[in-house]
Amino acid sequence: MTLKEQDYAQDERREEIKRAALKVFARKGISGTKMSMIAAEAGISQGLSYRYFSSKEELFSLLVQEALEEAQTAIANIGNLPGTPFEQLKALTKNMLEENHKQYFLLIQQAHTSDETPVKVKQLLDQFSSKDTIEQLIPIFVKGQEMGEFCEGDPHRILFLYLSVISGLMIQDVYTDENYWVNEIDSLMKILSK
Amino acid sequence: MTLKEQDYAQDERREEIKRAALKVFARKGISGTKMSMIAAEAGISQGLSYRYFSSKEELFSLLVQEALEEAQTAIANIGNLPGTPFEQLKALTKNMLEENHKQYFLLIQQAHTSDETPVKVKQLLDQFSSKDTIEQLIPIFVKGQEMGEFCEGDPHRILFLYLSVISGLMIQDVYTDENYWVNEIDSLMKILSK
DNA sequence: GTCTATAACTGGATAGAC
DNA sequence: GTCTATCCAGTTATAGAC
Repeated sequence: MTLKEQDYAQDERREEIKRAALKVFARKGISGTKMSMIAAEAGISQGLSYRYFSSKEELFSLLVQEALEEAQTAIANIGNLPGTPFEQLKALTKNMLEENHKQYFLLIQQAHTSDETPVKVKQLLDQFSSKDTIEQLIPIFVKGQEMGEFCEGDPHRILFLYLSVISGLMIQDVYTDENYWVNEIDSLMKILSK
Repeated sequence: MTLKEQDYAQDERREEIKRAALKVFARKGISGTKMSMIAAEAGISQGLSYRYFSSKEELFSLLVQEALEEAQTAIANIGNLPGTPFEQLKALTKNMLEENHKQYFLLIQQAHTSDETPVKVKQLLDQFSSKDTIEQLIPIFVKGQEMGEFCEGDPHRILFLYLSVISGLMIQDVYTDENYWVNEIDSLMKILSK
């Protein structure tokens, strides 16, 4: 095996552990997740995880950071999507509820609500707070209001409610069928419409 | 102190511990809650809790049972409330979101989503499943549909979505202001309307 | 009745064998 | 590289002092 191939194999293992950890953390939160669960999910021994990550906390923090970046870009891109503001928000909703991103959003939720969350992560969360998320959506929502697609009222308040509803569903989504709520997007968006 | 008074004092202490435990369990779930936290919340030593409840599990189970009964009666009574079906569902929503019951609903949620939940409790949950809850609301919803107050569509599906939204909000409610969502009931009920 | 001390156990993290 | 054995800290539950 050449040096390059070795590095590749190491990286792959790291990603494997990260995938496993994301899956478990998203469902169980940081204290509900045991290193043995992550190891089992990744198909390795418990001790080996520590050759790739120095602690459970480090692993958790890294994943939250990636999740925040992922969520951030999804939201930043919304303005570039085709269609009316209504269609743009609908696309964002769908994106959030779909399997892949769901785990990231859940992880962020876990980080937000647990108090075992490391201080380092708390600081990250403050940086990318949901206030900023909403701030980015406001121009689109206001445009939709002017076009008569959305209901009247304080954009910040309405978007906060809407995003809370979505993440509330995601939390529970884990225990119902995959992507179940995606079929309910039209009903959910009635919160935003006239 | 007479015998009667002693019994009363004992009962009071039991209730004190139960109140404390409900508060902590609702926020942190069964494994996130340490007996020391409950004891601190109740203002007693950790060891003393075990003079009143034989285990953490027993305490948790008892509380879930009471929560289920509480939720059950709240729902069973809805038909007797004054007003149209719309007003009845609105009253139920408000009731669910208000502080007192919120803790009970949160506890049930914790019991539902955690897998450290004792088998005994899992069985209880199956008995009072949310399917039955919805079943009880269907007649009212159908009546509202006939009166033109609610949107068309499968009552079971719509009510399931609605209740999921409400409990999703409750889970997060703990971390925002008390009773914040109560002010948003009208927006939420747009999910049910035409 | 209530507290403090402690036994038994669980889980995070390290060390050493292969 | 990976696993098994082990250390140490924190938790449940009990026992014994006041």
